[in-house]
Amino acid sequence: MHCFDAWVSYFYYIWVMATTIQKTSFFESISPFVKLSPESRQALLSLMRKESLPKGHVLVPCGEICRNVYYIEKGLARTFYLRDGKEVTERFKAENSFTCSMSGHVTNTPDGRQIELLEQSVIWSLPYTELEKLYDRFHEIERLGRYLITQEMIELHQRLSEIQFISAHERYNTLLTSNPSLLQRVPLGLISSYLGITQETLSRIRAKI
Amino acid sequence: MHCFDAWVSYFYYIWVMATTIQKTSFFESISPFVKLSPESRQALLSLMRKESLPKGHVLVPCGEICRNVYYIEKGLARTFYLRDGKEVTERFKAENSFTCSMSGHVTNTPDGRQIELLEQSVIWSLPYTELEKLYDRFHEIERLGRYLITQEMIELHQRLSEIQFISAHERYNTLLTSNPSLLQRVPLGLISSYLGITQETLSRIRAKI
DNA sequence: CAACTTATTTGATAAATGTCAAAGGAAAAA
DNA sequence: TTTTTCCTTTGACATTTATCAAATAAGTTG
Repeated sequence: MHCFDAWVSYFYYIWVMATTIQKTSFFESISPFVKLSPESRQALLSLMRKESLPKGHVLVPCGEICRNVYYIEKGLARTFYLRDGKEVTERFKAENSFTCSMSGHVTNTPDGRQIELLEQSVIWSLPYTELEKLYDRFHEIERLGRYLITQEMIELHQRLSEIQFISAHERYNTLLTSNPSLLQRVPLGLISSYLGITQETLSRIRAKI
Repeated sequence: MHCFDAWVSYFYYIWVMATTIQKTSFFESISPFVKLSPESRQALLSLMRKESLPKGHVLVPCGEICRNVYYIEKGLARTFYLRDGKEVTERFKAENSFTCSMSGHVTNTPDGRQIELLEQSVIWSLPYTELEKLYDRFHEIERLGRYLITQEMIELHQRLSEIQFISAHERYNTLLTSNPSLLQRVPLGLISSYLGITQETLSRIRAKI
Protein backbone atom coordinates (compact mmCIF):
# COMPACT_ATOMS: atom_id res chain seq x y z
CA MET A 1 0.00 0.00 0.00
CA HIS A 2 2.83 2.35 0.78
CA CYS A 3 4.39 1.31 -2.42
CA PHE A 4 1.20 2.16 -4.33
CA ASP A 5 1.00 5.57 -2.70
CA ALA A 6 4.57 6.23 -3.68
CA TRP A 7 3.75 5.44 -7.28
CA VAL A 8 0.69 7.64 -7.22
CA SER A 9 2.61 10.58 -5.84
CA TYR A 10 5.39 9.93 -8.32
CA PHE A 11 3.05 10.06 -11.26
CA TYR A 12 1.30 13.08 -9.79
CA TYR A 13 4.69 14.77 -9.59
CA ILE A 14 5.41 13.92 -13.21
CA TRP A 15 2.03 15.22 -14.24
CA VAL A 16 2.49 18.50 -12.36
CA MET A 17 5.94 18.98 -13.82
CA ALA A 18 4.72 18.26 -17.32
CA THR A 19 1.79 20.64 -16.96
CA THR A 20 4.03 23.36 -15.60
CA ILE A 21 6.48 22.97 -18.41
CA GLN A 22 3.70 23.11 -20.94
CA LYS A 23 2.21 26.20 -19.39
CA THR A 24 5.61 27.80 -19.37
CA SER A 25 6.11 27.00 -23.02
CA PHE A 26 2.88 28.72 -23.94
CA PHE A 27 3.38 31.86 -21.91
CA GLU A 28 7.05 32.13 -22.65
CA SER A 29 6.37 32.24 -26.35
CA ILE A 30 4.10 35.25 -25.87
CA SER A 31 5.89 36.94 -22.98
CA PRO A 32 8.57 38.88 -24.87
CA PHE A 33 5.94 41.46 -25.66
CA VAL A 34 2.95 40.97 -23.41
CA LYS A 35 3.09 40.31 -19.67
CA LEU A 36 -0.15 38.89 -18.40
CA SER A 37 -1.53 39.13 -14.89
CA PRO A 38 -2.19 35.87 -13.03
CA GLU A 39 -5.93 36.45 -13.55
CA SER A 40 -5.58 36.71 -17.32
CA ARG A 41 -3.32 33.69 -17.42
CA GLN A 42 -5.77 31.69 -15.40
CA ALA A 43 -8.69 32.79 -17.59
CA LEU A 44 -6.80 31.89 -20.74
CA LEU A 45 -5.63 28.52 -19.48
CA SER A 46 -9.04 27.54 -18.20
CA LEU A 47 -10.45 27.88 -21.73
CA MET A 48 -7.65 26.19 -23.59
CA ARG A 49 -7.85 22.51 -24.26
CA LYS A 50 -4.69 20.56 -24.71
CA GLU A 51 -4.54 17.46 -26.89
CA SER A 52 -1.91 15.15 -28.17
CA LEU A 53 -2.82 14.41 -31.77
CA PRO A 54 -1.37 11.99 -34.32
CA LYS A 55 0.30 12.80 -37.60
CA GLY A 56 -2.31 13.33 -40.28
CA HIS A 57 -4.97 14.58 -37.88
CA VAL A 58 -7.18 17.23 -39.44
CA LEU A 59 -7.79 20.29 -37.28
CA VAL A 60 -9.99 22.05 -39.85
CA PRO A 61 -11.59 19.81 -42.50
CA CYS A 62 -12.51 20.83 -46.01
CA GLY A 63 -15.52 23.12 -46.16
CA GLU A 64 -15.62 23.91 -42.47
CA ILE A 65 -14.98 27.18 -40.68
CA CYS A 66 -12.00 27.35 -38.36
CA ARG A 67 -13.49 28.08 -34.95
CA ASN A 68 -10.35 27.92 -32.82
CA VAL A 69 -6.99 29.48 -32.39
CA TYR A 70 -4.39 26.73 -32.13
CA TYR A 71 -1.20 26.98 -30.20
CA ILE A 72 1.35 24.40 -31.30
CA GLU A 73 3.34 23.26 -28.33
CA LYS A 74 4.99 20.50 -30.31
CA GLY A 75 4.73 19.32 -33.88
CA LEU A 76 3.92 20.85 -37.24
CA ALA A 77 0.73 22.09 -38.88
CA ARG A 78 -0.02 22.97 -42.48
CA THR A 79 -2.70 25.27 -43.83
CA PHE A 80 -3.75 24.65 -47.41
CA TYR A 81 -6.62 25.01 -49.84
CA LEU A 82 -7.69 23.46 -53.11
CA ARG A 83 -7.35 25.15 -56.47
CA ASP A 84 -8.11 23.34 -59.71
CA GLY A 85 -8.12 20.10 -57.75
CA LYS A 86 -4.61 20.70 -56.45
CA GLU A 87 -3.56 21.48 -52.91
CA VAL A 88 -1.89 24.84 -52.42
CA THR A 89 0.04 25.17 -49.17
CA GLU A 90 -0.47 28.56 -47.60
CA ARG A 91 1.82 28.11 -44.64
CA PHE A 92 3.53 25.83 -42.20
CA LYS A 93 3.54 26.49 -38.48
CA ALA A 94 5.80 24.65 -36.06
CA GLU A 95 6.20 24.42 -32.28
CA ASN A 96 5.78 27.53 -30.14
CA SER A 97 3.61 29.32 -32.63
CA PHE A 98 -0.05 29.92 -33.35
CA THR A 99 -2.13 29.00 -36.31
CA CYS A 100 -5.70 29.61 -37.35
CA SER A 101 -7.71 30.80 -40.31
CA MET A 102 -9.53 33.91 -39.25
CA SER A 103 -11.23 35.03 -42.44
CA GLY A 104 -13.81 32.26 -42.22
CA HIS A 105 -14.70 33.25 -38.69
CA VAL A 106 -14.88 36.94 -39.50
CA THR A 107 -17.18 36.50 -42.47
CA ASN A 108 -18.91 33.42 -41.03
CA THR A 109 -18.52 31.56 -44.30
CA PRO A 110 -16.04 28.80 -45.09
CA ASP A 111 -12.91 30.20 -46.65
CA GLY A 112 -11.74 26.87 -48.09
CA ARG A 113 -8.71 26.60 -45.86
CA GLN A 114 -7.90 23.31 -44.21
CA ILE A 115 -5.41 22.67 -41.44
CA GLU A 116 -3.74 19.33 -40.92
CA LEU A 117 -0.92 18.03 -38.76
CA LEU A 118 2.20 16.79 -40.50
CA GLU A 119 3.69 15.29 -37.35
CA GLN A 120 2.47 13.92 -34.08
CA SER A 121 1.69 17.15 -32.23
CA VAL A 122 0.60 18.69 -28.96
CA ILE A 123 -2.04 21.31 -29.67
CA TRP A 124 -3.81 23.82 -27.44
CA SER A 125 -7.18 24.96 -28.79
CA LEU A 126 -9.05 28.08 -27.81
CA PRO A 127 -12.44 28.85 -29.39
CA TYR A 128 -12.67 32.29 -30.99
CA THR A 129 -15.97 32.91 -29.24
CA GLU A 130 -14.32 32.36 -25.87
CA LEU A 131 -11.33 34.43 -26.88
CA GLU A 132 -13.64 37.29 -27.76
CA LYS A 133 -15.19 37.14 -24.33
CA LEU A 134 -11.69 37.36 -22.88
CA TYR A 135 -11.01 40.37 -25.08
CA ASP A 136 -13.97 42.05 -23.43
CA ARG A 137 -12.92 41.14 -19.91
CA PHE A 138 -9.17 41.76 -20.12
CA HIS A 139 -7.61 44.69 -21.88
CA GLU A 140 -4.25 42.91 -21.72
CA ILE A 141 -5.59 39.88 -23.56
CA GLU A 142 -6.90 42.15 -26.27
CA ARG A 143 -3.37 43.51 -26.43
CA LEU A 144 -2.02 40.01 -26.72
CA GLY A 145 -4.36 39.40 -29.64
CA ARG A 146 -3.25 42.59 -31.34
CA TYR A 147 0.37 41.66 -30.81
CA LEU A 148 0.00 38.17 -32.24
CA ILE A 149 -1.88 39.38 -35.27
CA THR A 150 0.73 42.07 -35.84
CA GLN A 151 3.44 39.42 -35.84
CA GLU A 152 1.42 37.35 -38.27
CA MET A 153 0.98 40.36 -40.53
CA ILE A 154 4.69 41.12 -40.59
CA GLU A 155 5.40 37.48 -41.43
CA LEU A 156 2.90 37.68 -44.25
CA HIS A 157 4.53 40.79 -45.70
CA GLN A 158 7.82 38.95 -45.57
CA ARG A 159 6.32 35.93 -47.27
CA LEU A 160 4.73 38.02 -49.99
CA SER A 161 8.08 39.63 -50.76
CA GLU A 162 9.63 36.19 -51.02
CA ILE A 163 7.22 35.24 -53.78
CA GLN A 164 6.44 38.44 -55.67
CA PHE A 165 8.86 38.84 -58.57
CA ILE A 166 11.12 36.05 -57.30
CA SER A 167 12.31 33.15 -59.43
CA ALA A 168 11.75 29.55 -58.34
CA HIS A 169 15.45 29.16 -57.68
CA GLU A 170 15.60 32.19 -55.40
CA ARG A 171 12.47 31.14 -53.54
CA TYR A 172 14.07 27.84 -52.75
CA ASN A 173 17.33 29.43 -51.64
CA THR A 174 15.48 31.82 -49.37
CA LEU A 175 13.66 28.96 -47.69
CA LEU A 176 16.93 27.08 -47.43
CA THR A 177 18.48 29.87 -45.39
CA SER A 178 15.42 31.08 -43.47
CA ASN A 179 13.98 27.72 -42.49
CA PRO A 180 16.28 24.84 -43.45
CA SER A 181 14.76 22.40 -40.96
CA LEU A 182 11.45 22.55 -42.80
CA LEU A 183 13.05 20.66 -45.67
CA GLN A 184 13.89 17.82 -43.30
CA ARG A 185 10.39 17.67 -41.89
CA VAL A 186 8.12 18.11 -44.89
CA PRO A 187 7.78 16.12 -48.15
CA LEU A 188 9.05 18.07 -51.14
CA GLY A 189 5.66 18.00 -52.79
CA LEU A 190 4.28 20.19 -50.03
CA ILE A 191 7.33 22.45 -50.05
CA SER A 192 6.96 23.05 -53.76
CA SER A 193 3.32 24.05 -53.43
CA TYR A 194 4.31 26.37 -50.57
CA LEU A 195 6.85 28.00 -52.88
CA GLY A 196 4.29 28.19 -55.66
CA ILE A 197 6.19 25.97 -58.09
CA THR A 198 5.71 22.43 -59.34
CA GLN A 199 7.36 19.50 -57.70
CA GLU A 200 9.34 18.72 -60.85
CA THR A 201 10.78 22.21 -60.96
CA LEU A 202 11.78 22.01 -57.32
CA SER A 203 13.48 18.68 -57.92
CA ARG A 204 15.49 20.11 -60.81
CA ILE A 205 16.48 23.15 -58.77
CA ARG A 206 17.78 20.95 -55.99
CA ALA A 207 19.72 18.83 -58.47
CA LYS A 208 21.37 21.87 -60.01
CA ILE A 209 22.91 23.29 -56.86
CA MET B 1 -19.48 95.83 -42.42
CA HIS B 2 -22.58 93.71 -42.15
CA CYS B 3 -21.71 92.31 -45.48
CA PHE B 4 -18.22 91.37 -44.32
CA ASP B 5 -19.61 89.63 -41.23
CA ALA B 6 -21.95 87.67 -43.38
CA TRP B 7 -19.04 86.44 -45.49
CA VAL B 8 -17.04 85.53 -42.41
CA SER B 9 -19.86 83.50 -40.94
CA TYR B 10 -20.50 81.91 -44.30
CA PHE B 11 -16.93 80.74 -44.63
CA TYR B 12 -16.94 79.63 -41.01
CA TYR B 13 -20.00 77.55 -41.79
CA ILE B 14 -18.27 75.99 -44.79
CA TRP B 15 -15.23 75.25 -42.70
CA VAL B 16 -17.26 73.59 -39.93
CA MET B 17 -19.19 71.56 -42.44
CA ALA B 18 -16.04 70.43 -44.16
CA THR B 19 -14.37 69.47 -40.89
CA THR B 20 -17.43 67.55 -39.78
CA ILE B 21 -17.62 65.66 -43.02
CA GLN B 22 -13.98 64.78 -42.77
CA LYS B 23 -14.29 63.54 -39.23
CA THR B 24 -17.32 61.55 -40.22
CA SER B 25 -15.43 59.95 -43.06
CA PHE B 26 -12.73 58.74 -40.70
CA PHE B 27 -14.99 57.32 -38.02
CA GLU B 28 -17.48 55.89 -40.44
CA SER B 29 -14.81 53.84 -42.09
CA ILE B 30 -13.97 52.20 -38.77
CA SER B 31 -17.41 52.14 -37.19
CA PRO B 32 -18.81 48.96 -38.75
CA PHE B 33 -16.86 47.00 -36.18
CA VAL B 34 -15.74 49.32 -33.41
CA LYS B 35 -17.88 51.94 -31.72
CA LEU B 36 -15.80 54.49 -29.91
CA SER B 37 -16.84 56.63 -26.95
CA PRO B 38 -16.71 60.41 -27.37
CA GLU B 39 -13.61 60.47 -25.16
CA SER B 40 -11.72 58.02 -27.38
CA ARG B 41 -12.78 59.86 -30.48
CA GLN B 42 -11.62 63.12 -29.04
CA ALA B 43 -8.30 61.64 -27.95
CA LEU B 44 -7.74 60.13 -31.37
CA LEU B 45 -8.68 63.27 -33.27
CA SER B 46 -6.54 65.51 -31.11
CA LEU B 47 -3.45 63.52 -32.11
CA MET B 48 -4.19 63.18 -35.79
CA ARG B 49 -2.84 65.74 -38.16
CA LYS B 50 -4.63 66.36 -41.39
CA GLU B 51 -2.80 67.52 -44.49
CA SER B 52 -3.61 68.05 -48.11
CA LEU B 53 -0.64 66.76 -50.06
CA PRO B 54 0.24 66.87 -53.74
CA LYS B 55 0.68 64.01 -56.15
CA GLY B 56 4.18 62.61 -55.83
CA HIS B 57 4.58 63.55 -52.19
CA VAL B 58 6.66 61.05 -50.27
CA LEU B 59 5.23 60.01 -46.91
CA VAL B 60 8.06 57.62 -46.08
CA PRO B 61 11.33 58.21 -47.95
CA CYS B 62 13.91 55.58 -48.84
CA GLY B 63 15.86 54.33 -45.84
CA GLU B 64 13.60 55.84 -43.22
CA ILE B 65 11.35 54.15 -40.70
CA CYS B 66 7.63 54.70 -41.02
CA ARG B 67 6.64 56.41 -37.77
CA ASN B 68 2.97 57.09 -38.48
CA VAL B 69 -0.24 55.40 -39.31
CA TYR B 70 -1.83 57.16 -42.27
CA TYR B 71 -5.51 57.39 -42.90
CA ILE B 72 -6.30 58.24 -46.49
CA GLU B 73 -9.36 60.42 -46.61
CA LYS B 74 -8.90 61.11 -50.29
CA GLY B 75 -6.35 60.05 -52.87
CA LEU B 76 -4.08 57.09 -53.42
CA ALA B 77 -0.88 55.84 -51.78
CA ARG B 78 1.61 53.24 -52.90
CA THR B 79 4.02 51.22 -50.77
CA PHE B 80 7.06 49.86 -52.56
CA TYR B 81 10.64 48.80 -52.07
CA LEU B 82 13.72 48.38 -54.22
CA ARG B 83 15.06 45.04 -55.35
CA ASP B 84 17.94 44.79 -57.81
CA GLY B 85 17.48 48.46 -58.55
CA LYS B 86 13.85 47.98 -59.53
CA GLU B 87 10.81 49.18 -57.65
CA VAL B 88 8.47 46.45 -56.42
CA THR B 89 5.00 47.65 -55.49
CA GLU B 90 3.77 45.98 -52.35
CA ARG B 91 0.33 47.55 -52.25
CA PHE B 92 -1.95 50.39 -53.17
CA LYS B 93 -4.27 52.00 -50.67
CA ALA B 94 -7.05 54.35 -51.68
CA GLU B 95 -9.52 56.63 -49.88
CA ASN B 96 -11.11 55.49 -46.62
CA SER B 97 -8.34 53.11 -45.75
CA PHE B 98 -5.21 53.00 -43.66
CA THR B 99 -1.64 52.47 -44.67
CA CYS B 100 1.63 52.14 -42.83
CA SER B 101 4.68 49.95 -42.68
CA MET B 102 4.82 48.48 -39.22
CA SER B 103 7.78 46.13 -39.40
CA GLY B 104 10.28 49.00 -39.34
CA HIS B 105 8.67 50.44 -36.24
CA VAL B 106 8.49 47.09 -34.46
CA THR B 107 12.15 46.23 -35.08
CA ASN B 108 13.30 49.86 -35.01
CA THR B 109 15.32 49.37 -38.19
CA PRO B 110 14.43 50.58 -41.67
CA ASP B 111 12.59 47.89 -43.59
CA GLY B 112 13.24 49.44 -47.01
CA ARG B 113 9.62 50.28 -47.65
CA GLN B 114 8.72 53.66 -49.07
CA ILE B 115 5.28 55.23 -49.31
CA GLU B 116 4.39 57.81 -51.91
CA LEU B 117 1.20 59.47 -53.08
CA LEU B 118 0.05 58.79 -56.62
CA GLU B 119 -2.65 61.47 -56.54
CA GLN B 120 -3.31 64.70 -54.75
CA SER B 121 -4.47 63.37 -51.38
CA VAL B 122 -5.87 64.27 -47.99
CA ILE B 123 -3.95 62.34 -45.35
CA TRP B 124 -4.41 62.04 -41.59
CA SER B 125 -1.24 61.08 -39.75
CA LEU B 126 -1.02 59.57 -36.28
CA PRO B 127 2.40 58.78 -34.76
CA TYR B 128 2.78 55.20 -33.57
CA THR B 129 4.21 56.40 -30.27
CA GLU B 130 1.06 58.42 -29.62
CA LEU B 131 -1.14 55.57 -30.76
CA GLU B 132 0.58 53.28 -28.29
CA LYS B 133 -0.19 55.70 -25.50
CA LEU B 134 -3.82 55.61 -26.59
CA TYR B 135 -3.70 51.82 -26.53
CA ASP B 136 -2.72 52.08 -22.88
CA ARG B 137 -5.40 54.58 -22.01
CA PHE B 138 -8.35 53.17 -23.95
CA HIS B 139 -9.16 49.50 -24.22
CA GLU B 140 -11.50 50.30 -27.09
CA ILE B 141 -8.72 51.92 -29.12
CA GLU B 142 -6.59 48.85 -28.60
CA ARG B 143 -9.55 46.93 -29.98
CA LEU B 144 -9.70 49.26 -32.94
CA GLY B 145 -6.03 48.55 -33.58
CA ARG B 146 -6.58 44.82 -33.39
CA TYR B 147 -9.52 45.08 -35.74
CA LEU B 148 -7.66 47.10 -38.34
CA ILE B 149 -4.66 44.80 -38.29
CA THR B 150 -6.94 41.80 -38.59
CA GLN B 151 -8.49 43.31 -41.70
CA GLU B 152 -5.05 43.99 -43.11
CA MET B 153 -4.03 40.41 -42.41
CA ILE B 154 -7.06 38.98 -44.18
CA GLU B 155 -6.34 41.22 -47.16
CA LEU B 156 -2.77 39.98 -47.20
CA HIS B 157 -3.87 36.34 -47.20
CA GLN B 158 -6.12 37.16 -50.10
CA ARG B 159 -3.32 38.90 -51.93
CA LEU B 160 -0.93 36.02 -51.34
CA SER B 161 -3.43 33.58 -52.82
CA GLU B 162 -3.76 35.83 -55.85
CA ILE B 163 -0.05 35.52 -56.56
CA GLN B 164 0.97 32.06 -55.37
CA PHE B 165 0.68 29.56 -58.23
CA ILE B 166 -1.24 32.01 -60.38
CA SER B 167 -0.32 32.84 -63.97
CA ALA B 168 0.27 36.41 -65.08
CA HIS B 169 -2.91 36.32 -67.11
CA GLU B 170 -5.02 35.19 -64.16
CA ARG B 171 -3.46 37.77 -61.86
CA TYR B 172 -4.45 40.49 -64.24
CA ASN B 173 -7.98 39.17 -64.59
CA THR B 174 -8.38 38.98 -60.85
CA LEU B 175 -7.32 42.59 -60.47
CA LEU B 176 -9.61 43.54 -63.32
CA THR B 177 -12.63 42.18 -61.46
CA SER B 178 -11.62 42.99 -57.88
CA ASN B 179 -10.35 46.51 -58.39
CA PRO B 180 -10.96 47.74 -61.93
CA SER B 181 -10.71 51.42 -61.03
CA LEU B 182 -7.07 50.95 -60.04
CA LEU B 183 -6.24 50.45 -63.72
CA GLN B 184 -7.68 53.88 -64.47
CA ARG B 185 -5.74 55.56 -61.70
CA VAL B 186 -2.30 53.97 -61.84
CA PRO B 187 0.30 53.73 -64.64
CA LEU B 188 0.64 50.19 -65.97
CA GLY B 189 4.29 50.02 -64.97
CA LEU B 190 3.27 50.18 -61.33
CA ILE B 191 0.41 47.73 -61.83
CA SER B 192 2.74 45.19 -63.39
CA SER B 193 5.18 45.37 -60.50
CA TYR B 194 2.23 44.98 -58.11
CA LEU B 195 1.25 41.82 -59.97
CA GLY B 196 4.84 40.61 -59.96
CA ILE B 197 5.25 40.57 -63.72
CA THR B 198 7.12 42.74 -66.21
CA GLN B 199 5.51 45.66 -67.92
CA GLU B 200 5.98 44.04 -71.32
CA THR B 201 4.17 40.90 -70.23
CA LEU B 202 1.30 42.96 -68.86
CA SER B 203 1.06 44.88 -72.10
CA ARG B 204 0.87 41.67 -74.11
CA ILE B 205 -1.75 40.22 -71.78
CA ARG B 206 -3.92 43.28 -72.23
CA ALA B 207 -3.52 43.12 -76.00
CA LYS B 208 -4.56 39.47 -76.10
CA ILE B 209 -7.94 39.82 -74.40
C1' DC C 1 11.36 -10.80 -48.37
C1' DA C 2 7.79 -9.44 -51.60
C1' DA C 3 4.13 -6.48 -52.78
C1' DC C 4 2.48 -2.19 -52.41
C1' DT C 5 2.14 2.50 -51.79
C1' DT C 6 4.24 6.99 -51.63
C1' DA C 7 7.91 10.19 -52.69
C1' DT C 8 11.27 11.85 -55.80
C1' DT C 9 13.79 12.25 -59.99
C1' DT C 10 14.43 12.43 -64.98
C1' DG C 11 13.36 13.21 -69.91
C1' DA C 12 11.09 15.36 -73.81
C1' DT C 13 8.43 19.02 -75.13
C1' DA C 14 5.31 23.01 -74.96
C1' DA C 15 3.96 27.17 -72.92
C1' DA C 16 4.78 31.19 -70.30
C1' DT C 17 7.56 34.87 -69.06
C1' DG C 18 11.73 37.78 -69.05
C1' DT C 19 15.24 40.55 -71.49
C1' DC C 20 16.91 43.83 -74.60
C1' DA C 21 16.08 47.13 -78.08
C1' DA C 22 13.28 50.19 -80.41
C1' DA C 23 9.11 52.40 -81.93
C1' DG C 24 4.80 54.82 -81.08
C1' DG C 25 1.69 57.68 -78.09
C1' DA C 26 0.26 60.65 -74.71
C1' DA C 27 0.91 64.17 -71.54
C1' DA C 28 3.54 68.02 -69.72
C1' DA C 29 6.75 71.83 -70.28
C1' DA C 30 9.01 75.39 -72.97
C1' DT D 1 3.29 74.72 -81.54
C1' DT D 2 7.38 72.38 -80.66
C1' DT D 3 10.09 70.00 -77.58
C1' DT D 4 10.73 67.04 -73.97
C1' DT D 5 9.61 63.56 -70.98
C1' DC D 6 7.10 59.79 -69.53
C1' DC D 7 4.09 55.88 -70.63
C1' DT D 8 2.92 51.99 -73.47
C1' DT D 9 3.39 48.80 -77.07
C1' DT D 10 5.82 45.71 -80.25
C1' DG D 11 9.43 42.53 -82.02
C1' DA D 12 13.02 39.03 -81.71
C1' DC D 13 15.00 35.98 -78.85
C1' DA D 14 16.62 33.59 -74.50
C1' DT D 15 15.32 31.66 -70.29
C1' DT D 16 12.37 29.76 -67.06
C1' DT D 17 8.76 26.95 -65.79
C1' DA D 18 4.83 23.77 -66.58
C1' DT D 19 3.06 19.52 -68.43
C1' DC D 20 2.87 14.77 -69.37
C1' DA D 21 4.91 10.37 -69.05
C1' DA D 22 7.87 7.25 -67.05
C1' DA D 23 11.54 5.55 -64.17
C1' DT D 24 13.76 5.19 -59.82
C1' DA D 25 13.97 5.43 -54.85
C1' DA D 26 12.14 5.09 -50.33
C1' DG D 27 9.13 3.68 -47.00
C1' DT D 28 5.05 0.42 -45.37
C1' DT D 29 2.48 -3.44 -44.94
C1' DG D 30 1.42 -8.29 -45.39
